Amino acid sequence: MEQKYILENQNSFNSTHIFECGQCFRWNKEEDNNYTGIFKNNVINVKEEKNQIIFSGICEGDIKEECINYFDLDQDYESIKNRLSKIDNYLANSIKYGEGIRILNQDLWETIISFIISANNNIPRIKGIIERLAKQYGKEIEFRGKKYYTFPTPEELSNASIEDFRKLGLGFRDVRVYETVQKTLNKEIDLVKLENENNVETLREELLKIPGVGPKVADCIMLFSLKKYQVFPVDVWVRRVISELYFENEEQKPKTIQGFAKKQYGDLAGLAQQYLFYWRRDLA
DNA sequence: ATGCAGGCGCGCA
DNA sequence: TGCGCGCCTGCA
Repeated sequence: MEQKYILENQNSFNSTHIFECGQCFRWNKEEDNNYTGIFKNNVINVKEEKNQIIFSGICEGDIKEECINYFDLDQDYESIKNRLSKIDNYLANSIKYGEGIRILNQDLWETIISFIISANNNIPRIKGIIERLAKQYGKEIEFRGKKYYTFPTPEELSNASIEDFRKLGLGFRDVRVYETVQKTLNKEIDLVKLENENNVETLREELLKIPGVGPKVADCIMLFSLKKYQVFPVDVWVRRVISELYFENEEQKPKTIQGFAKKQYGDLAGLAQQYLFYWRRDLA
């Protein structure tokens, strides 16, 4: 049964900015610019009218609570943007460009597996792989006549072999995902412990023990699922944009970039990263 | 068509 | 510890 939640007068919310800024893989654009996506056991459509954001869909719990949590609606992005805009004009301009970005509060397990898959990969292919994984191993939910599939839990993936993953197109990431599933099932990887670890350095160390998780993927997991707004994932685009703007187009090493980001943007570096990434990648 | 795409893991100094 | 290189695959 469909539920609905309407959010009024929220200026910092733009579906395109939120869903196309590289943080998520399971939202797809419908005809008139609204988006349908799936998180946890919820299938939600997001539609923007003047002064209104309309969330509707199939929800396990209360749609309002689910959306407030997932879309980080208790966070005051206006004041965050004001703070960041004072830092420098490059950042201020990119914030204007992606003014409706919000960092989603995504499921930890899904984020770990999705970003392992993202390694040396492109977004259309990442999305395809995740859809096939969900269709094969997730639970089906029907919404407005279409079928959607939840992201499979470790238990639902427990019988999948390396070869099964390879057939779904994971490529060399098959072993990494397989081992991560197994280590999660036998508690070598403890998702609850990871969720409760608030020290970023300790957390990063723990995440780096997961097969297929290197520095970039660890940072993405911390930013996109664990609300660690100070981490600054450095991918090719971020490396490019920071080098261009602040280092006279001289390519810098990721470590230099991260040091610079910490100094320049401080405890909201991760949010700055999203605005800069979205702005720069859209130019290309 | 051949390099590239949101890296990681390995081997070698 | 710091590099360089190979890797599945699909898409431009």
